[in-house]
Amino acid sequence: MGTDFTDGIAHQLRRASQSATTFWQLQGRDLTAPQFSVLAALTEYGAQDQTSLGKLTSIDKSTLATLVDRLSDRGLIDKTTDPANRRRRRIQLTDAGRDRCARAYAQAAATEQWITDVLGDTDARQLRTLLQKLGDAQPPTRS
Amino acid sequence: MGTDFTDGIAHQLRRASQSATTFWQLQGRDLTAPQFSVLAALTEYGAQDQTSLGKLTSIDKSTLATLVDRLSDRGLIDKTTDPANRRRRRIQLTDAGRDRCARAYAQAAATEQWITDVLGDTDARQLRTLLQKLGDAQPPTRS
DNA sequence: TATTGTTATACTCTATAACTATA
DNA sequence: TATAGTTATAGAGTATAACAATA
Repeated sequence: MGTDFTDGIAHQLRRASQSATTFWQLQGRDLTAPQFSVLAALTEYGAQDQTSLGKLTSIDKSTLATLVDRLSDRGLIDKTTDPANRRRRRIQLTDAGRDRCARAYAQAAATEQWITDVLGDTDARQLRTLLQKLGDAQPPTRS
Repeated sequence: MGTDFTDGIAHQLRRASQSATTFWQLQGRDLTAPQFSVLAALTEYGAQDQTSLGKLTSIDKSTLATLVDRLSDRGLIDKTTDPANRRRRRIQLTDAGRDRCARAYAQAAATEQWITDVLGDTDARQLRTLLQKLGDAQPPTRS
């Protein structure tokens, strides 16, 4: 008789993540959470090749390829071949992408605020620290 | 110059959740993470109507309807009408569902162990507490 | 041979809106 | 009127495997 799994970290992580995503979507559906994660990573870390971008966002290479295609079709990012290593694609924001991303930061801030309201400042800071530690650990065979 | 969003809770939550899900899938793809969450909730809390099940797992009603249909088609759960309130469906595990879920607990335990290995016992316990607090907060207009 | 990325394929999750049936 | 659940619809995320191009 237990709550072995439903009280566990994995389940609560999925659940909390789903709630945060739902909150995000309630404010606007122009960008999905993964799409904004990609744009924000480009904003905050500059242009990246897809492998690096995948690590920053925890999105696998084939998922990222289709996601990046969609953003490219919408004119929010550019893909150019890296001359130094022609296997690499340099992904960077267009002006339109930069604008769109800047506006979405308000949406992101509201989501962050909701979480902080729920937890309080101290616990929110603590949670952020722990998640960063966990987020940096790539699962065994992820490329 | 910042890492306003990529250092934030929402992004790290999505990222960590994705990593945990990837780890889960590496060990077997017979059940998805949301599917196991539903089966585990039924195991640990007993038969539920769909509204309650949705709250336990943070899955909205239409998503849950299709998910439950899939599990039902596979013979893992039963749906019966609650005689006391014929609007309600009582969702319960079949014997096959109980068996399948029991076997999947090993997969869940391995995932939990991976997280604990990454964080250490103290931080893992702390994270679990914080996530439960956040997971219990339903976003504004979720039914 | 190893790396980077794409494509084909398949399936699930996700959610809104409109709906049925109950209460 | 309100609640419980379904269905139609649409779209995105997810990942495996096979592949091309490059190193």
